[in-house]
Amino acid sequence: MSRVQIAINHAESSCKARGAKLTNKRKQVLSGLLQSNKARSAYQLVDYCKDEFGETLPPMSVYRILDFLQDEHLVHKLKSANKYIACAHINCDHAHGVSQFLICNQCEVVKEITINKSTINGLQRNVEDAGFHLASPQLEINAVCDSCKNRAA
Amino acid sequence: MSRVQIAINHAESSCKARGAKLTNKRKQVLSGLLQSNKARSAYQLVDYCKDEFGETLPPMSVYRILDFLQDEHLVHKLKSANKYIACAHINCDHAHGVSQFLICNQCEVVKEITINKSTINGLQRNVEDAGFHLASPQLEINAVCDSCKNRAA
DNA sequence: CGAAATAATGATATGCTGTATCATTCTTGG
DNA sequence: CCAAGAATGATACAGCATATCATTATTTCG
Ligand SMILES: [Zn+2]
Ligand SMILES: [Zn+2]
Ligand SMILES: [Zn+2]
Ligand SMILES: [Zn+2]
Repeated sequence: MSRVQIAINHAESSCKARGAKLTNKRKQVLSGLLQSNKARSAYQLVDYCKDEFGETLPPMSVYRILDFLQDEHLVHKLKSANKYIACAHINCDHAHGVSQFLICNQCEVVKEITINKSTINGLQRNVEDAGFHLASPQLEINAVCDSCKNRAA
Repeated sequence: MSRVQIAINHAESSCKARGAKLTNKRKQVLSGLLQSNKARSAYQLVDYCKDEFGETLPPMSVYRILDFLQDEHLVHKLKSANKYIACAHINCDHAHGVSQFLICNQCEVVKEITINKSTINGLQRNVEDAGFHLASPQLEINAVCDSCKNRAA
C-alpha cells in the first residue's frame, strides 16, 4: 500500500472517530497534498484533481474541503504563501501541538518541525517584553534546504 | 513639526544619501504608513492618498512605490497579511538588522521588534538540526497586544 | 538651451486568492 | 419512503498583485 494510501486510511479512521466523514473528494484533495513535499494552492489542487481523477471541482468546494481538512488537523495553511500542506504527523495518533514550518526559498520544499521548548520560551519572553502575548507559536521560517544549499556551493 | 513630517524629512535625506529620490507621491504613500500603527494594504493606501491629498494613484503606481520604499528600507511587507508597514527605525541612522513583527490578532496593531541574539541562535540551531539553513529571521508572530488582552479580561 | 537618455508615473488588462450567497444533490435516520 | 441535515455546485464578486505598453517628468550633456 502506498505511503499516500496509508495516510488516507489513517485519516479516514481519525475522521470517523471524530464523527466526520472523509468523502471521496476530500480524499482527492488530501492526496494532492500528500503527493507533494511542497505546499499547494487551492487552485493548484483544482488542477490536480482534474488531471489525476478527471474530477472538476469548483474552487469554492476545494476551499471548503481545505477548511474541513484543517478542522480535522490533517492539513495546515501557510499564510505567508497562501498555500496548504499535509500535516507531517498525519499518521501519528498523539495529538500534536503547534508546529513551525521551514520553507526553502529556492525549491519551495516545506518541512514541518517542532522547535524546542526553550527556544519557544525565549521567543515568548521576547514577546512579553514587548508588551504582547504570544497567541500561537506557529512560525513560517524563510530557509534554504540542504539540497539547494549544496547545489549553490 | 509632526512626528510624521520628521520621519519624512529623515527619509528624504537618507534617500538622497543613497542616490534615490523621495518624490511627492512616494512621500504621500509613506505618510499613509507612518500615520498608522496598523499595516495597510496597497489598495488602502490608494484610498488614503485619494482622501488625504486628492491624489488618485493607480494601484500599479502604489505597488511600485512600495517596492521603492522597501528597497530604501523605509517600509516592510508583512507577507502573512499582504500589508505594509513603516519601519520602526525610520529615524535611526544605524543600519538595522532583520526584525520580527508582532501582530495583534484582535486590533491588528503591529510592533516591530528585535528578539534577542540567544533566541535567534536557538531558532537557528533548530533549523539546522532539521537539515535547513536559516535564510532570514524575519518572523511574523501571531500575538495579542496588552490593550486587547486587558479588554478581554 | 535643446535633444537624447533616464526615471517616474499612468492606463489597461489580466491572473490569483478567497468569500458570499443561493441552489442542488447526496446521505442518513426514523 | 420521507424529512432533515450534510456535502457539493454555480455564480458573482472582492481584494491582492503583476505584465505590458504608453506617457510625462527629470536629468544629462553637447
Ligand atoms: Zn501538523
Ligand atoms: Zn530547496
Ligand atoms: Zn524596520
Ligand atoms: Zn490589540
